[in-house]
Amino acid sequence: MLVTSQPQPQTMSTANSSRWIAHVDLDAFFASCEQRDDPALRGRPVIVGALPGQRGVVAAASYEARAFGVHSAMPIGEAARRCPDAVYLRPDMDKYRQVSRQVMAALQSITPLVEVASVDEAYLDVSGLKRLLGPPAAIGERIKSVIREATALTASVGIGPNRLLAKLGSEHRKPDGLTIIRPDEAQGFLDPLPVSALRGAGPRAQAVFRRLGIGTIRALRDCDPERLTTAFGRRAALGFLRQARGEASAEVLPGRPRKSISKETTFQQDIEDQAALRAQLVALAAGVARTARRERLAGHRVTLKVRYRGFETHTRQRRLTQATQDERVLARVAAELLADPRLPQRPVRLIGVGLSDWA
DNA sequence: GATACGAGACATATAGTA
DNA sequence: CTAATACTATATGTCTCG
Ligand SMILES: [Mg+2]
Ligand SMILES: [Mg+2]
Repeated sequence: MLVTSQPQPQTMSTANSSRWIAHVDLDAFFASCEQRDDPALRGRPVIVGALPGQRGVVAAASYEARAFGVHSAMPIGEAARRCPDAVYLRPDMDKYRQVSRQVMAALQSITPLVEVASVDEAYLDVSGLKRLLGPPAAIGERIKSVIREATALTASVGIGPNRLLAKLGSEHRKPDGLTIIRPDEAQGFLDPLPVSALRGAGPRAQAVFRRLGIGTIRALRDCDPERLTTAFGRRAALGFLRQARGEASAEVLPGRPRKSISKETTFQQDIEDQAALRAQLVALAAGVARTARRERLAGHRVTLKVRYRGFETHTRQRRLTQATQDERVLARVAAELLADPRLPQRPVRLIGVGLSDWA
């Protein structure tokens, strides 16, 4: 069964008429942070992620590394084959979070209507800035310049009548790009794009589109809704068709609270020993609890995740009457979940602990 | 007594970000 | 054929309860 998430209907022609939404995305974020802080890395391929010989993937590749075909989520072994002379670095998440806060603070100086979408991405409702800053292009340049002044990093910016078009705009020209999509240009911009550009069109959905012979957004628009519904289900099908017409939410929601905290680790070699696994759970539980306490969150739901040799993955969760942020409780509950006799008794590749359902 | 149905819990699938 | 992260979010199928 194919499951995809779809944005809720929020047509530009109805509730949110004539808005301007900006999407901001830092270029090769982790790799750019490292090149900024070490001049010796500038102009060289930089790959942030696992180190060659380890288990893991590329988190971020500099544009010099991308020239070798290296990209995010590529197994590190393949990256090492394609680009043996790159500089390989482990991620420094504390650094990236700090830079991220500087970026978001800079954006706040332009408008309070900033929605943080990831560590290096944000949506801004810039509808009201016309009088202050001028046309969308001037607003986009302003966004890029405050980020550059605050962090010495480049960003790509898309501005359009809703979130979808803003996001596709920021993807369109990068690095250091700026793309404005006016409402009357939207359909012409969308039509030649591959359906893989749409939100919710991941590997599984793309395979279905391929089977249906639908390659471009134009072809999707011309497709019989019945046929699409059969393939994707009603909700996903209508969602794709809406996007194909350029319809999407134009809402920007500042300060969205997080819904879960989790920590997981993949072992360099699979672990069979149950005591060793419980020791890992203790460390992961401590990490989750630390984040929970820092953010003053206590959760009712504990989730255990286990991935076995061969990549088979299982989760187990339990709801606690009393919400917790205590690593001892987390570790104990996770260990009890791991003891579920219905779980495979096989070498474990990955184990993780999560906390959600805030008090 | 059997059945329908909504709510909630749980397990899994899929996606998107670096 | 081998390799395949960490983290977060959402959709949906299945089960149980009342
Ligand atoms: Mg980015
Ligand atoms: Mg991004």
